[in-house]
Amino acid sequence: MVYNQVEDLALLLKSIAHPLRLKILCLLQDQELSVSEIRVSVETSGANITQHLNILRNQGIIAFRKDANFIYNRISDERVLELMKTMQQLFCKTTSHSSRNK
Amino acid sequence: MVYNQVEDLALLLKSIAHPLRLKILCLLQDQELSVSEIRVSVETSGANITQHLNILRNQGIIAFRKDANFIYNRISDERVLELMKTMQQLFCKTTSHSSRNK
DNA sequence: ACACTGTTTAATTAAATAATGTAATACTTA
DNA sequence: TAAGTATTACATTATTTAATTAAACAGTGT
Repeated sequence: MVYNQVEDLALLLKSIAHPLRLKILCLLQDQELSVSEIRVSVETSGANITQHLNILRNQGIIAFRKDANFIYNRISDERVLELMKTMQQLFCKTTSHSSRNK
Repeated sequence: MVYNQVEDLALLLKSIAHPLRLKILCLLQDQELSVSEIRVSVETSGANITQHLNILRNQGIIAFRKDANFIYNRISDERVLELMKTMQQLFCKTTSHSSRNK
């Protein structure tokens, strides 16, 4: 899949442009996490997490694997990983290196 | 202004995550354009253009200068310019270099 | 089978966003 | 000042998005 059209890129950005989903992507940048681990980190209900995860899944941004009754999520689109990195460099340059503030 | 919080970055992304506004930013990447020039390029009403330009202005993404009865707009946030460049590299790598398709 | 945890689905509601039309303002030139 | 162009403000409607709740489903261990 190639996002060569403006419309597609806008859709991708829209799916990222929500505080909760952005936090999820931050968390998943360097690790795989279960739904409940994510839920604890972003502090919301399970139903709400699923809703947002589905938005990211439907955009093809994250993928998951099942293990027992856990579902582990990861970022599956390398370009989004690159984009996250760039955005952190551009917009999160603080005094130290606080990239994990909830 | 520093976007070091996830919420602020989400707001910034949200203001970019619309086909029409993304087109506007593409057009303004390497040039300054009047409102009417933008309106012609993205093909919508003047009222609609103003609405979207205001969203970008309120986010501090674009600035403008008046000259006669024209208002010339430009991208005023260097980081957004960098972000646009990165996004084009990541998501707009097509056969040739079609970055101006409406 | 039962209880338990983790995850999803569906339905409802509230809130935010976008497009449109119309009127108003500002500036330019004659 | 009048006419014309450029831009903005306001109001309305339709659409989309987000949070919440309750219920359902799936896997695990006893």
